[in-house]
Amino acid sequence: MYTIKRAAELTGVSVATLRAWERRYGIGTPSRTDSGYRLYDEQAISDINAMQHLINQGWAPRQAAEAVVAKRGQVRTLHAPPDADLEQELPELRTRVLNAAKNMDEIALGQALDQMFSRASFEYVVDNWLTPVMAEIGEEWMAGKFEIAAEHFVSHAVMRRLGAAFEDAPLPPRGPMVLVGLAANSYHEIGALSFATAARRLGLGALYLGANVPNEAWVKAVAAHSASAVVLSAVLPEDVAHAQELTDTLSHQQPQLLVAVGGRLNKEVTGPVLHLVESVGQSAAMLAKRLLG
Amino acid sequence: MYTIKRAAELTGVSVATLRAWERRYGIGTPSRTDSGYRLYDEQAISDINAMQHLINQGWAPRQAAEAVVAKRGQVRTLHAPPDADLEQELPELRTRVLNAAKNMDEIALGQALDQMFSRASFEYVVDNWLTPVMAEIGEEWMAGKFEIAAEHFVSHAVMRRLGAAFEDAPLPPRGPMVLVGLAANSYHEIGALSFATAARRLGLGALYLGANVPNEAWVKAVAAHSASAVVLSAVLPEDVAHAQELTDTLSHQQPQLLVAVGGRLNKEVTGPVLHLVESVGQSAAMLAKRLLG
DNA sequence: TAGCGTTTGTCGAATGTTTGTCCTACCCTT
DNA sequence: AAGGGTAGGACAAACATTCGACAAACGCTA
Repeated sequence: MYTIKRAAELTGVSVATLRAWERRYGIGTPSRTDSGYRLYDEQAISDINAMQHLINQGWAPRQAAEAVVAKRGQVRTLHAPPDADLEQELPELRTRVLNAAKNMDEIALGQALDQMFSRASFEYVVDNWLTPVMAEIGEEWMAGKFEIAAEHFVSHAVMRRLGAAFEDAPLPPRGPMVLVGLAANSYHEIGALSFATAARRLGLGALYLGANVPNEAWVKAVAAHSASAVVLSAVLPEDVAHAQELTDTLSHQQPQLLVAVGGRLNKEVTGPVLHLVESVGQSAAMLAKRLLG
Repeated sequence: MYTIKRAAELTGVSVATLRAWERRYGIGTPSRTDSGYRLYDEQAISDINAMQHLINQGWAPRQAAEAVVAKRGQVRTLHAPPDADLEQELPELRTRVLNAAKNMDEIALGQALDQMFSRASFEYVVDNWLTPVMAEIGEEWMAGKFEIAAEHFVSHAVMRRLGAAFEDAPLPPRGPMVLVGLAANSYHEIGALSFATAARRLGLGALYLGANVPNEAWVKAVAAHSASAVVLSAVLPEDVAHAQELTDTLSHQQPQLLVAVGGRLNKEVTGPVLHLVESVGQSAAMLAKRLLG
C-alpha cells in the first residue's frame, strides 16, 4: 500500500494530476486511512499506468479513463498479462536487472524482483520476464559481455526468491505426488523450481528434489512416495543425455509412471515422455490435467 | 536475545526509531527483563527487518506495520515458550528432522526448521543444530541407511531456509566487501551460505556468489568489487584441491587480499590463508575482527 | 480566422497528520 | 561514577488533505 507520493514515483504521474484524475474520473480510487490519506494498492497503480499508457497513445484523458474503468471489472486469468501497460515496462525492468547484475548490486536486484513479483502472477512473471532475462544474461555471458560471477550472483538471488515463492505455495495434504528435479550431473535449477512452484499453486503435490539427483535415487524416491509423475528439465546440451538416461530407466522400471520433461532442449529427449512447453503456467496446467483429469 | 542497542545494530534501525515503532505500531514487541529492559528475539529482529524492507519498497510505515503484524499471526503457528530448555530439546528436534527427511515430509521438516530458527540466534542454530544434523544425514547416507534423494531433499529445504535468512540480514551500505562462495567444481553450499549470512549479521558487506565459480570469475569479481576478503569452503576431499588452486591464484594475483577457508577440511588448504573454525558465528567474528579491527 | 466554451494539468493557501529524532527525569548494572 | 536502559512528551520537517483558481490547449461554431 503506497502513499500518493510513492504512487507518483511509481507511475511517473504527478501528485496533483493523480488527485485530479481521481476527482474527475475516478481513476485510482485509492482506499483511505482513518485520517483520510490515500492508499494505493497494486490494482490502483496498474490502473494509473494503463491510463497513462492510453494517453501517450493519443487518447483523450476522459475516454482513456472510461476504457480503464470498463476494463477493470474483468477477471484476471492466471496466465494473461495483468494489463497492457506492464508489458511496456518489461524492457525497462529487464535492463534494470541486467545493470544490477553487472554491478552485482544486490539491493537494486532485490527491488526489481520485488516489484515484478508484486505486480503480476507468479506464472506471468516467470514466463514473460524471468525466463527471458535469464536467457539474455546467458547470451551476454556467452558473448563475453558478462562475468560468470555476475551470472552466479543473479542465479542465486533468483533462486532465493523462487525458494520463498515455493515455500509460500501450499502443499496439498492428499492427491497425486509429483517429483520435480534434475537428472544426475544437471544443475540448471531455475526452471525446475519455477515449475514445482507453479504446480503447487495449481494444487498438485509437488516435491522438489533439486539438482544432480542420481538415477537410483530417483527410482527409490518414486517408490517411496508412490509418485504419479516425475518432471525433469533439459536446458544445456549435456543435460539431454542425462535426462534421456533417467527417463529410460524410469519408464522401464515404472511403466505406469508419467515422465515429463521441460526446459529449452526438452524436445530432444525421446520416448514415452510428456513434452512440456515453454510457459511454466501452461506446463503445470498440462500436467494437472493429465493427473487430475 | 538481544538488547535494544544490539537489535539496532543488527537491523540498521536506530534505537529511537525502534522504540517509536514499538510504541506506535507494536512492531518488535520484545520481552522484558525483570528490570524492564527490552529483549529482542529472532522473531522480533525478523519483524523489524520485514518492516524496514516494506518501507524501502515505498510503503507507508503504518501500513507496513499492519502488514507485518498480519503476516506474523498467519505464518508462525508454532511457538514454544521462550524460556524452555532448548538444549534439552535438541536431540528430539534432530530426530524429528531425520524422520522428516527419511519420509521426505516437507511439512514436518519445515515446521522443525521454523521452530528451531525462531527460538535461537541464527548462529546458534547453525552451529549446534543444523551442522550436526547435516553431518548425521551424511553419515547415515554413507552407511546406506539413507536415500541420496532424501539428502537432496533436506539440503534444498535447508538452502531455501538459509536463503531467507540471508535475505533477512541487511547489506550494509559501506565498509569492506567480502565475497563468499565455492571454488570451481565444489558444490556444498550450506556452510558457505550460512557463513555469508552470519557475516552480514555482523555488519560485513558479504556477497554470496554460490557454487562452482571458476577461478577467473573470482579474480574478476574481486577486482570489480575491490573486495577485502574472499571466503571459500572445503567440505569434501575433492574440494581441497579446487580450493587450493583458487587460493593460490588469488594470493598470487592479489597479495593484499585476505583469503579465508572454512569447511570440515579447511585445514588441508595451505598457504597464506586464514583458517576458519567450525562455528560460523566465531568464524564470522574472526573475519570481522581482521577487517574492521 | 476569430470567438467561445470545455478540458486538463498545475498551482497556492489554509489546515491536518505522520514520523524520525530529541529531551527530560529517572532507573539498572558494573 | 559512567554507560546504557525506560517512559513519555515534544518538535520540526515532510507529507497529506480540500477547495478554488488559472492558463494553455483543444474543439466547435459563426
